[in-house]
Amino acid sequence: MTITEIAKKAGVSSMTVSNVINGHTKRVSLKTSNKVKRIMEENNYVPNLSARSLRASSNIIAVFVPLVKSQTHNNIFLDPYLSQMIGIFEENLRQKGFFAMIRSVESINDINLMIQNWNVDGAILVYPYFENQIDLLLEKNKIPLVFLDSFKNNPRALTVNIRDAKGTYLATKRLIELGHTKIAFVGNYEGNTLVTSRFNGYHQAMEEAHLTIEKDFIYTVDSIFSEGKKVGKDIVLNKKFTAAVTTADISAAGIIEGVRSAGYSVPEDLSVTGYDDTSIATLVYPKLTTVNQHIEQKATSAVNLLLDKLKGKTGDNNHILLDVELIERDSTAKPRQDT
Amino acid sequence: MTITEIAKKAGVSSMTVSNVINGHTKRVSLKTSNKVKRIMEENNYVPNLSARSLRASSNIIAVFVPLVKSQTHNNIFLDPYLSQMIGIFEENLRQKGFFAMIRSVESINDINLMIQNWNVDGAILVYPYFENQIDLLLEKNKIPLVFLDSFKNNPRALTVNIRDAKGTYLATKRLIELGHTKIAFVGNYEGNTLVTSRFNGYHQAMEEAHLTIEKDFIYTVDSIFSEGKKVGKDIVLNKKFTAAVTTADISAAGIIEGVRSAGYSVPEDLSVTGYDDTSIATLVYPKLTTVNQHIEQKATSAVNLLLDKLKGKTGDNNHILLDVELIERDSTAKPRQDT
DNA sequence: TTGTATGCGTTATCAT
DNA sequence: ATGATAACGCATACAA
Repeated sequence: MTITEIAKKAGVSSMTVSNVINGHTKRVSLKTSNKVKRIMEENNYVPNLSARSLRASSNIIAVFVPLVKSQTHNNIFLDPYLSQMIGIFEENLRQKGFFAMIRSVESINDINLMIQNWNVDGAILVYPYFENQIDLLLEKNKIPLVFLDSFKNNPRALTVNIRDAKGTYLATKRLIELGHTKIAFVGNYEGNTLVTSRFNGYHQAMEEAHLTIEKDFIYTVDSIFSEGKKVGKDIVLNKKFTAAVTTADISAAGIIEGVRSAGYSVPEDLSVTGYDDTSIATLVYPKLTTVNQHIEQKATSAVNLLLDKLKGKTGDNNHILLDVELIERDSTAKPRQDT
Repeated sequence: MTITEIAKKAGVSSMTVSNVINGHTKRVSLKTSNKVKRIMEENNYVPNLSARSLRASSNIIAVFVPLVKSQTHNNIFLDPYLSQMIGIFEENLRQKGFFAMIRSVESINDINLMIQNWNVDGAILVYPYFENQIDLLLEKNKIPLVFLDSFKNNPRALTVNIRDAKGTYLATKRLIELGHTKIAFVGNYEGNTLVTSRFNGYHQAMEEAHLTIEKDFIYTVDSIFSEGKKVGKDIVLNKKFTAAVTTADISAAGIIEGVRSAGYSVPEDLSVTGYDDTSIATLVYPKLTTVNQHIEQKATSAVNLLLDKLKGKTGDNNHILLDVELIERDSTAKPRQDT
C-alpha cells in the first residue's frame, strides 16, 4: 500500500496524502486530512522509508563499534559496558523516532561507506580507537558525529567524555588513606589516551602522597580476564604490593580470581579497584570497589547531543564532560598489619 | 557521486555502470568494465542502498528483541546471553554483506511496521514471547523469519531450538548421583514454554529416581539476580534443600549471593546449577556448574538458516534442534553427610 | 556489448 | 487548500 494508492482511494492527489503524513496541517483542510487518515488506517498504510531517504532524511543513526583485530575475542558485545551502552542508544533513538544501525567497523573507511550507503543522519563512535582520524571523518561526512572518550577536540566534533583521571585518582587516594603504599597499576596505555588518562590519575595520587612509582609498579596488560588473573597471581606470590588499581572491572575480576587461585584472598591479601561499575562489579565476590562513570547518563548525553544538532539547535555546547565517583564495596580494605 | 555521474566520466551509459557494479560480466566487455571500475575507484563511488532497496532487495536483516514491559530493567542488553548472540548476528551478517538492524519491539505490530518500513529481507526473533502470534507474522510478511526457542512449529517458520528439557534433566540427574534428594527448582514458567520445558527435564529426572516433588519444591520467580538472592537466602535458612536447579545463570548467581549473605556457602551448604553457560558462569565464585547451550552455534545456525532461505536453497530443513551439555564446575558437590 | 525508457515511493517546487 | 510535475539513485525490460 503506497501513498499513491491511498490517494486514489481518497480521491485526492498523492501530495495531499504526503502532507497529511508529514503534519503539514496548513496545507490540508481538516476535513480532507481526517478522511485521508481514516483511509490510511483502514489500509494499514506503512511508509516506505527507503523511498523517503531518497528525497529526505533517513532517520538512521549509526552506532559504530571499532573492531580491534588483535583482541582475543572478536565478539565485542561480550563487554558489558558496551552492551549496556548500546541498549540505551537503541532505546532512546527508537523512542525519538530514529533507527539505530549498530555496526562494527575495522577502519574509518567502513564508517564512511556506511554513512554514504544509507544516507545516515548522524553517528556515534563508541571507542576512541580512530581518534587520530577524526579530522578526516569530519571532513568527509557533513553530518553530526559524536565521539565517546575521545579528547582530540576538533571543535566540529561532538564529544562526550568523563573525568578519566579523576577516577583512578580517587581510587588510588582512597587506597593510600587506608594505609597502602605499594600500589600497582594495571592497564595497557600504549597508544591509548583513555588508559593514559587513567594512569595519570594514579600517578597524581601517588605523587601527592610522596610515594614513588617504580618501573615494576606498572602491569602493561590488556583489560581481559585472563590477563588480570595472571597479574593477580603474580602480585600475590611475589608479595610486592598490597593493592592494585585497574582500568576496567574485568581486569579486577581477573585479579581476584588470580589471587584466589594462588591460595590468597581479596581484600585481605590484596586490595583491588575496578573501573566503570558495570554489572561485573556486583557479580563477583567480593563485590568490587570501583569507579562509577554513569554509563546511562553518558549514553543519553550522546544521543541528546546528536539529536539536538540534527534539529539545528545552535547550542554551542559541543563537548560534554561527565563526572565520576568512587563506589566503595568489598574488594578494598586496610593492608595486613603484619608485613 | 552517483552511477550517472560515473557513467558520464566514463563515457558510457549508467546501465553499463550498473552492470559492472552488479557483476553482470556477460553484459559488459572486460575493457569497459575495467575502465568503469577504475573511475569508480578514483571517485570513491559508494552505492546508495536506499535507492537500491526501492528496486531490488535491501540486504537488511532485522533482529527483533521483544521488550517485556513488566521486566524490572528495560535495558535488554544487560542480559549477557542476548548480548553475545547479537554480537554474533552482527558479525556474521556483516561478513556476508548484510546489514543488521537490531530493534526492540513491544508487539508484533512493531515487527510488521519495521519490516515494511525498510523492505527488510529477513528477520530473526530472539525470544519466544510472541510465539502465539507466529502465524499472524508469517501470514503478513512474505520474507524468511527465524524464531529462536519457539516450539510453535508452523512449517513455514524457520526455527532454532535447543533440547531445553535435556539440560535440566542432566543437571538434576547429576545432583541425584551426587546424593541429593531434596532438590528445588527455580524458574518462572507461567506461560513460558521455554521454562516449562526446562521444568519438565527436572521433573523427569526426579521421577526416574523416584523422588517426589512437593509443592514447595518450586520457586516461581523471575530470572533476575535479586530474586535469586531471596531464594538462596530462603532455601539455606530453612534447610529444606541441599540443591537447587535453575533456568538461568543469573538466577544461580543470585542464589550464591543469597546463601553467602545468610552466612552459608555454595556448594558446601547448597549445590546450585545454572543454565546457558554465559560469561556469568565463570565470573562468579564459585564458578557455576551449568548447562552449555552452544550460543555461538545457535546464533550462526539462525543466520545460516535465514540466508540459505534467502538464496532460495530448497533445503526442507526448516527446523534446527541443538544439543546441550552439562558443564561441571564448582557450584555443585555432594551434600553434607551430617544432615 | 551497449543504450534508452521507465518505474520503485516519496517529497519539493511551482502552479492553480 | 489542492494538484501536476519532476527528481532522488538505481535496476529491470527492452531495443539497438
